[in-house]
Amino acid sequence: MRKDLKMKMNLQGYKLTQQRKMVLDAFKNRTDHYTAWEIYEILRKKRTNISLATVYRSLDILTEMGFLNRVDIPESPSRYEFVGEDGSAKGHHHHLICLGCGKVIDFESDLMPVIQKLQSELEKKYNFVITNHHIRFEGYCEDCAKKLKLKS
Amino acid sequence: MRKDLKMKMNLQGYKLTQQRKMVLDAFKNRTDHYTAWEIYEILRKKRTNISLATVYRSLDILTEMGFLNRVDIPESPSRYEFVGEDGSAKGHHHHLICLGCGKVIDFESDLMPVIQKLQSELEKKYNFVITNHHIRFEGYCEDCAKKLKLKS
DNA sequence: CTTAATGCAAAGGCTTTGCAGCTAC
DNA sequence: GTAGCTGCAAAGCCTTTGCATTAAG
Repeated sequence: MRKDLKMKMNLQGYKLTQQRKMVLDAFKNRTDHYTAWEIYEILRKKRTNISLATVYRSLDILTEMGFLNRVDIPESPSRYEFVGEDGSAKGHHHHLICLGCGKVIDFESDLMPVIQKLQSELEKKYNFVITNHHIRFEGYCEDCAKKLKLKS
Repeated sequence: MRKDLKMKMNLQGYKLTQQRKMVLDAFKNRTDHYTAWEIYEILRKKRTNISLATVYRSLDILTEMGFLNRVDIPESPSRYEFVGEDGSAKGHHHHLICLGCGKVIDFESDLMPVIQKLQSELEKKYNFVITNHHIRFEGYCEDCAKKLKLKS
């Protein structure tokens, strides 16, 4: 498994460094979505040495490798979620995002077949190479809604 | 119509200034999606005087008023699209986004009923106040795909 | 008149980069 | 050994903000 990981990275011309291992490991046994800064803090609390720049660089590469997935959040730093070392351990899902605090909640849906169909129609119609899609809901979580005095 | 606009803004405690009018007008008779900087340039070419800071502030307010809609683009400045002065002249649609150049293409879909249902389920399940959603496809337009030598 | 909006320049937040020294392979 | 990686600090990019001046209602 570790061997496997190394092999995959080497195949892409990347080295499996201590830092990259640490960043990827930080996601294991965690189910949430983390910013670069949060990963940096998690690792520092473990008394490991890593720079924020390296966290950014590692997140990039691990995302490119398909081990992580980046979630872009309006007016808030990007967050990353663990996908799996085999590229698809975590099932397909979508996101519910709090515009107040940046919290991300995963949810499942059965829209895949419709979306797939739509995707291939769009690729043809607009000559696009589509690499991914998302269905996303945005709003305010209970706490943030209270703070803003929004009626739920 | 102009009167109407002024009234709406005053009701929200906003003044209808020359600059805000100019920014909103820049979207009329245009169908594309523009960054703050692009709007700034469009207005400067017309020999009008406006600062970039004011463009940002105006885009914010006009979006809050519902006249514009902001489209967040990964690793690229936000773009704005015209909705209408009555708040909904432009029909509901979704976006196909080029990760190479930031280009945005609108498309229609008939997913609304499914999405509405999903939204109210999510609001209940997670105690969220959901304010909006999007269905979005990302990838590369013909030109950018060529540059990156992606096979379409 | 009085409150809010503008312009300018400066600062802010997140992210990337240049470069000398250091590791993985 | 040597290509690629790291840490550090500096820079970059988009966006926001403080403040004196100006304009809207």
